[in-house]
Amino acid sequence: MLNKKAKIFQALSDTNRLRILKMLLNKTLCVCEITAVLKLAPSTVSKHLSILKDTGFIIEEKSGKWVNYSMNTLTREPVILSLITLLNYELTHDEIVQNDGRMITDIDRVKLCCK
Amino acid sequence: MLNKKAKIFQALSDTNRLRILKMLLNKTLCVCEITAVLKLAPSTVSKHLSILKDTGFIIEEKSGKWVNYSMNTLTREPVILSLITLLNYELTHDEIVQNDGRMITDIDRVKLCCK
DNA sequence: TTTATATTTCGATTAACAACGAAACGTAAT
DNA sequence: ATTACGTTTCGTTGTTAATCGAAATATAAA
Repeated sequence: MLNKKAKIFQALSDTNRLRILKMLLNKTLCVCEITAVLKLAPSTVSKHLSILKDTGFIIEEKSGKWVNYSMNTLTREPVILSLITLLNYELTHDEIVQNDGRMITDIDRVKLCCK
Repeated sequence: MLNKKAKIFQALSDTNRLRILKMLLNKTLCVCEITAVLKLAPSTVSKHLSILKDTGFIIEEKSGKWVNYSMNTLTREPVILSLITLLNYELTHDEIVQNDGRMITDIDRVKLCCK
């Protein structure tokens, strides 16, 4: 269906969602970790994640209080797989993305999220 | 730049623009031919084409009264090339797209556009 | 030089979207 | 049970985008 393809590309048409995807390509993350990097409201990040989940780019796994998000690398949808591969290559040389990567490796979830 | 990548995906986030791209993958077309297939106002089609041109997917070539649009297959931007290849494959089995293809092969530009 | 035609630009309208805060939900700790 | 915390849902607001028709532009024909 043509509309589904359009929605897939629409999911990639936002810079914050591109940053989220590139972070998830390196590591599984929870909402509050992503919130800390993007400096957005938790509700906004949650909405971005639901869009990426509904289009098939990421999956969620509940673990107690937390919800872990990770790339849907086992998808059987060729479009999604192709686009994940494309993004992984095309976003590596971006300055903002590289900075996000540094921040995310430095973050300790327990220190950051457990107030 | 991250924003430029987002804009590229945004250009693909509209079903009418996806239909235009698939048509141009088969043949060079003018505005009025595309208008006839999509059944939109000429001004709307013109706007869609300018978005696809600005993001680097297509090129225009003026020829008298007409403006011919065609795929920018000679681009040096890897993202654009990858996405053109991806679209060419992913959209082939869509019903609407196949119907567009049939319409466009039947169309005679002179009969259609020269009133 | 008019006239006709293909296309673009402009302005207005309507719909979709990103962002936020407040409130609700679910789970774990006290 | 109550409290605390991570997350989601909901309602609102401001911005962007798709569409159209009317007017402007450019080129060819009469």
